[in-house]
Amino acid sequence: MKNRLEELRKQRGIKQEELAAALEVSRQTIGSLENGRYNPSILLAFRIARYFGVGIEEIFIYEEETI
Amino acid sequence: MKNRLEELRKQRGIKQEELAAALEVSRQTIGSLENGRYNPSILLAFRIARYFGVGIEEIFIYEEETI
DNA sequence: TAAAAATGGAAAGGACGCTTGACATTTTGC
DNA sequence: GCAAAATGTCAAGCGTCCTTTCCATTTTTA
Repeated sequence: MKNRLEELRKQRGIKQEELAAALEVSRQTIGSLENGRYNPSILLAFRIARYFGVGIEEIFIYEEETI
Repeated sequence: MKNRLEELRKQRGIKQEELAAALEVSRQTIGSLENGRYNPSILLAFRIARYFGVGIEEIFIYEEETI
């Protein structure tokens, strides 16, 4: 699954560490999501979407991937 | 997190087992989600939303829960 | 009302999400 | 060009997601 996390974060002009603090997760979690090392839990996905004020589908792009 | 899985499934008039087969997960996974034993992964949430033809936010209701 | 179908749920195991801690690499600004 | 800041990434540990197997309970139907 792709995501637009880095793009949205840079639009806001904030650092990974600041986003991590706002979301109450670790900096490594943000970096791992931006670089596609793993997908977020649905709870974290909701918090990210709410933080940026958009829907989950606008950030996380699901494309028929292999389960 | 609450969800409307049981409601949507019964609207379609299908059994847990049939929904499970359509989504390629186990019947126990459907039951566990309907009864709130755990939340789906974001990949499964996407597949469920796509199956029912609605957005994730229309099925899974996030309400500022304790992380 | 008895049999069959559907659902509930527990337990153990494997994979994934997120943590902390540490260090390497890249980018920024003087 | 150097120091500081920002980002990349690994590893170990813990909890969650999902599986299979199994049995109990509820609902449906004949």
